[in-house]
Amino acid sequence: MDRRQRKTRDAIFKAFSELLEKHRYENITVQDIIDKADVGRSTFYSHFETKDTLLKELCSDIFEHIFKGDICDYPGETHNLEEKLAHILWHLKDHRRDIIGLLACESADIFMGQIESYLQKLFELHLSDFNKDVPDDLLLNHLTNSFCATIKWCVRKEMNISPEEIAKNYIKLIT
Amino acid sequence: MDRRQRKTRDAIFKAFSELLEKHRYENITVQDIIDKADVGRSTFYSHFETKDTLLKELCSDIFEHIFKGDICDYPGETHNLEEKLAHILWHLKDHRRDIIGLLACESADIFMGQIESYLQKLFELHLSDFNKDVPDDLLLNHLTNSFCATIKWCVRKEMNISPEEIAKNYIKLIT
DNA sequence: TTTACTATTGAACACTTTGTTCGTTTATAT
DNA sequence: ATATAAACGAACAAAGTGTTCAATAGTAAA
Repeated sequence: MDRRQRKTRDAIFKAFSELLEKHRYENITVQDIIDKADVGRSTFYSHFETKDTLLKELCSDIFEHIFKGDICDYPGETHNLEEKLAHILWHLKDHRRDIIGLLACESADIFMGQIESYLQKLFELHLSDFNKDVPDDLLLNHLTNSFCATIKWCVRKEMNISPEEIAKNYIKLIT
Repeated sequence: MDRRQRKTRDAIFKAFSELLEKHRYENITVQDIIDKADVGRSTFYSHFETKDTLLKELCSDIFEHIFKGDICDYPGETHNLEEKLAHILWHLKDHRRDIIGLLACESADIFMGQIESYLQKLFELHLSDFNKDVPDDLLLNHLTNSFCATIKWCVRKEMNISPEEIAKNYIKLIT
């Protein structure tokens, strides 16, 4: 990839990420982003179709990194659910800045929608760990959503609780 | 209230509600609403400051009706949590049409935000029913959010499960 | 260094939506 | 019948979106 392209792309991501620290997604305009990234208007649109595309790509970057390989693909691993969840929470902590901006607003839908679909795959592997007499999809929905809610809660708490402890608390809640 | 005002207000609510059946909130324009309601542009804005105001008032109408009096205000009642929740679900069923449109999109934030604040009050009264060794606010967050998630789930299921059964399942999930 | 290629630029543009203004018309209550 | 208040709608300014295009400048490879 051309160095110019890389630079532009990075500048846009960086600007977007910084804006998300202070402003709600829907209040950030494309103009804000290109001003901060210091790139031309047409350049922005040659990289991203719309502002939403940019948001989705940012989310994808985060989640593909977190959920790659070792969490979902090898169910026969030695890690139990709690360990896996703690691992996810550690990674999320790295992206704390972005996430705060992403959760504070309507973009939360896009963010949460993506992470939910990853989490569902994970929890499907562990459904049999739970012995609740309710429909499977309701249980799956409950586990996924509760973990998302726990993530939101600990973001609000400014993440000064260790991921291990959060994962432990979460397991207590759902069992 | 002047009959004309009432008529206009009702027409706008009705149009909005109908549009929500088919379209996501953010894709509905004020123009769509006034076209369908068949009222003048300035008339709309003399009734509602913005589209968001309209949404909030619609939500308030729904929730104030559901949560009035008997659910939250008299903790010393004979109804237990499960019965109260079933009662809420019955009322929500009446508003199924609106809710489908409200949950399918970003307006869910406003809708869910409002219902959460009502539910929190309710669950606070029942916190001691649960014996989980986690921070109180995490537990409260969990109970509230899980119930919201259950509502969403049963809206997706087109609500062809009885509120009593849903409430029962919910209680199973959280205990 | 030269050359061919490709990304960036920014001004200009058409378009959509929002929210306001104001003079006119019409319905309401009494 | 009349005073009052609501509805009307055209016109407006402002903000934002996404596109186009000719000019400019950076890059990779010979």
